[in-house]
Amino acid sequence: NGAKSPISCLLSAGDQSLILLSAVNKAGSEWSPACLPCSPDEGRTCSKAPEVASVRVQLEMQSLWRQFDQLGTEMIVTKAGRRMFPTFQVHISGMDPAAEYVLLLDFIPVDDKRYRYAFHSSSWMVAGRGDIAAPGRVHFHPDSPARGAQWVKQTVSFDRLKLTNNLLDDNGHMILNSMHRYQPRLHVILVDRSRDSQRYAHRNFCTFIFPETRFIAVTAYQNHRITQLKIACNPFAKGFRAADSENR
Amino acid sequence: NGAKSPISCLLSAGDQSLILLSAVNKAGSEWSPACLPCSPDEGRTCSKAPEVASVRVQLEMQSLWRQFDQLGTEMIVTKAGRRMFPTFQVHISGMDPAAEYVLLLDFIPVDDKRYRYAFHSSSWMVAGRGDIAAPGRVHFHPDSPARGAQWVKQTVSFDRLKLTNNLLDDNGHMILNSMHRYQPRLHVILVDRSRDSQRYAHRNFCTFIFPETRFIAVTAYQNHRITQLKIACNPFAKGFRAADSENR
DNA sequence: AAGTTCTCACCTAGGTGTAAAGTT
DNA sequence: AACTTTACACCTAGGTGAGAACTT
Repeated sequence: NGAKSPISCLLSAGDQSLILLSAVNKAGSEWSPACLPCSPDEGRTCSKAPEVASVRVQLEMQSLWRQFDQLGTEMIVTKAGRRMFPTFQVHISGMDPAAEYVLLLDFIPVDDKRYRYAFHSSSWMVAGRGDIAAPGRVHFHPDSPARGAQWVKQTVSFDRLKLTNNLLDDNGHMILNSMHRYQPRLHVILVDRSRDSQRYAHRNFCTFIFPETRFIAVTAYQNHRITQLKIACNPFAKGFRAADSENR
Repeated sequence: NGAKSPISCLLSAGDQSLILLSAVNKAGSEWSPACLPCSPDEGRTCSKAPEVASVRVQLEMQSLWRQFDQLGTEMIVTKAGRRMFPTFQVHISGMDPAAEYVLLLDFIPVDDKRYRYAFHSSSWMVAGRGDIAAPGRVHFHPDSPARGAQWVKQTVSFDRLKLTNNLLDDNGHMILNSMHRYQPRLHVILVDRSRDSQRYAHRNFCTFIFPETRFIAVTAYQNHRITQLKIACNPFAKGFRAADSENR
């Protein structure tokens, strides 16, 4: 993996076939970086199956995500599980209408650090080494598996996904460490029953990362401006909005 | 199909491989009739694949269904779609844990008659020939397809299914004619990607019928006792319950 | 007269941040 | 002092039958 292409190709720990593209294309791009072929590695070409190589993914509510990201997004984790807000939602195109795909979301630690919020400076500080990561879980989109025609037809929403800090959770929620930073990842996987799945697995999926969806997991909001933005935008928090425009 | 076994084996119109067992076993049986092999027909044996032949299905809330059935169950149909109450829920056993199954619910007319409710005698009367049936739809259980291990683990509920009288419905609801009688049917289908699906289709599924789930579709309740039983048992109708035991 | 559609008050079910209490 | 848990008021979202209005 000593590839020196303009777009660096990082391999995530524990899963050598997941390709994590760096943020070269991120600023101003409405579309996520395409799932580019990995550079030749040990004599085998690492190109993607055509049903996967042509897939494009667009993040919904991107401007909202960026508003949060500029403040430093926080996501509540609870024992029972808490939804994300904003919700991870995407619009997909370029799928083979007849092919079957599975959509997965997972969360990788951005670094191995633990954070704390410094109220005097209203900013996040490194507070030491990160805790050991919980066993990695993935969240299947509940519509999986489905045909490409289905996925591209409408917005794909991961609104049922919940975050928890309970290491013993058995509700299938995503287990995260509080006060740690995470990066959501979307995996688009081609269901290919005809080929030798062991041999071709690396060709049949593609990973998309939207840097503006990074967040710090918390058990209570730290940055008051994050709290206010959540209240302003999340319909379920309407009860906490100041009754300004009640005249209309 | 001149089979003269104690359990008569009826074939439903338009789908010669769906086996509809008559009500010989119905009274007192907690379990639905098993999906028995059809009698030999035109020289080919009509036996079921083992993953399907061993499946057993038990109706949940059977005593509630029977309370309604004794009064003559009515189900509301609306333009927007209305849920069923009681809900069609089953407990399944005997599936191959590793095999994949699809679960379907559909509704067949019990007869070709139209009914009307005679208030003076508090009973349903035949009111002429039935209207032409809407194009047949099926309702896939939203968890389909899933492994046998998943299906048998907990109650399988069709609570999201909705009934409509709108012939132009495009929400995927089940279209029924008001004032007509229907019989729900559960189809358990083995997902078999290895065999010649055309040739073996009849071996790969099995149909279960619970006679106590029959009902008449209505746009407004006719029998007042049905209304009262719905109010007494459906949590969403709690607002209409007489506040008798408000002391507790 | 018979059947259908529509609006509504009243529920269930569950997603919010708050503030107090608990934990380390 | 820093962080987590819990109970709670206040929402969204949508499933009920009643009863009036509408249709044929």
